Amino acid sequence: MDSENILERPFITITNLIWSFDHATNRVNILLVKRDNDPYNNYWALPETFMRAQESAEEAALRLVKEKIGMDLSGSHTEQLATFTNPLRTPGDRALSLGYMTFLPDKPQLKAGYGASDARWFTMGYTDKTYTFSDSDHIFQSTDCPVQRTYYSEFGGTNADPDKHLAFDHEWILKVACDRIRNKLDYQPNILLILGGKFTLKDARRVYSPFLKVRVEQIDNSNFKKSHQELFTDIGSSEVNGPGRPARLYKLAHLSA
Amino acid sequence: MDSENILERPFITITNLIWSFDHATNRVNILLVKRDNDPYNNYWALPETFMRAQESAEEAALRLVKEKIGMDLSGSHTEQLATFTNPLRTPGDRALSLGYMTFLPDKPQLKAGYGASDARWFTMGYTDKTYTFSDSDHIFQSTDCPVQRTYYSEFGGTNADPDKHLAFDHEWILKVACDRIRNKLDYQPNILLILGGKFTLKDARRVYSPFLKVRVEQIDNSNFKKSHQELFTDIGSSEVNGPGRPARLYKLAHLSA
DNA sequence: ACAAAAGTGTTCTAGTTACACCCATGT
DNA sequence: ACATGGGTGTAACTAGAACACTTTTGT
Repeated sequence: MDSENILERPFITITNLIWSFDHATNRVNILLVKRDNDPYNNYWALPETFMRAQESAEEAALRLVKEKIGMDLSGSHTEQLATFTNPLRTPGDRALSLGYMTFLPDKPQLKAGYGASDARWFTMGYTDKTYTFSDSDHIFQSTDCPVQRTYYSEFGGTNADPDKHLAFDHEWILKVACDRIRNKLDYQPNILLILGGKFTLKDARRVYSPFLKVRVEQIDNSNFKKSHQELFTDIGSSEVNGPGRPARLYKLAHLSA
Repeated sequence: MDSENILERPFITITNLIWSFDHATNRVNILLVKRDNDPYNNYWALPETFMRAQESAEEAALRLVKEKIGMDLSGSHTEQLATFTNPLRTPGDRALSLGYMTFLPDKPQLKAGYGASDARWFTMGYTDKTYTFSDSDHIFQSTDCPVQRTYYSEFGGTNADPDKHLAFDHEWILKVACDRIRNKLDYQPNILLILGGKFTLKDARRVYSPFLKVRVEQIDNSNFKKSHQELFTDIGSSEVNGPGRPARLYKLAHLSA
């Protein structure tokens, strides 16, 4: 097919958004790494890898998890987010990014992997227009720009301040990811996999909260149960660990691949 | 980033689903081409091209339209569908496919382009489990398999009958596309762009009909208007062309890129 | 006047929201 | 006993479905 016109093939990058839940703080977390190679050396970024010839993109995304946090997730849930192809997204060599998301059943300790001088969990929050991801030293945000073309035309590249902005177009990718998760909250809330195999309704509301940009108490438990019970299966009562009635435990009713 | 382990880079294919509407028959159409090179020589397929180094994937998708049907669509609406990476999807060399969709404002005559011995419009219909695409000689269908992994594990490859099946995993791609369009019907019905700049409510219902798998008359006009009027803008009355009251004309209220 | 095509309005129902109340546990 | 966290129930409201009716055109 007009193969004489094919120029060099672009690099294919797998970008994986790795989510977890901290049961101590009851907050949603995402994994960011500090790059130690160019481009965007010393910027914080979503974890990335290159795809190998004999693996599917999903496999590459899971291998990336293993490299970054030393966790074997052969059976874990990974789903495709979108593919990012804008020529402006990388300086120099063209690179396509295939975006994936992995929902970890717990929040493991981290060790920096290949190509990263640091790897940390960032806690999710929100503002009026953005989602925020912060640790003790930094706060990063999804872009507040709603339109793709506008975002890339105003894209700062490597001039941005590495203490305030992420590498590449990762602030756009974060926006796409959070919007996607939010849209699926009412019919396929795979994000709840970060709660592990079982969870209480309150846990679920704590996960929904930042995506809906409301406080947990603003999500009425009675109504939440009524409108989501078809998605959850009751698997008995939780063990007691404090004052108050023990909560019932649920699991996701049907995961579709 | 562990670059010593990168094997050969895969081929990147752009697969574009090109939709149009036939105002004579009031049916939705999709463009298929008959391949005249390997693999899948002589099979019908969705139009594909390779991406060039200096164009974005969207640009490649639009260039493909120009090559296939000689139509310049610089300003047309193209949106990303998904990326297909399963190693089983191509025999021999690995090829990723970036899926896009283009909604043509009319239904032009066709001429076969590079890499195709024929190019035709196929009329959309439906069965219980599938969407159908037929012309006078053939009827092809989206897969009836609901699960990606199952689909690829049962995937027949080049053993399938070229008069009954499409090339590659294009029956899976068709399913993903139709499901996507259906899901967006109630909040971002970009598929209506195939009606051109203006349309009547009945036109809109004729487009919705095959995706919802119901006959046009089963979509109540009153209720349809009530639940979709925020998506449409009234732009006056249509000219008269037969018995009956002239219909009002609408356009899409807000297209987001 | 009547048939055809399109638009409007009304009832009925089902799903949401707000909020009050009841239950189980630890101290 | 009572405070705390969690589950249940009900009334009000709102969005959707079914269907009858009115308007505008051509013959």
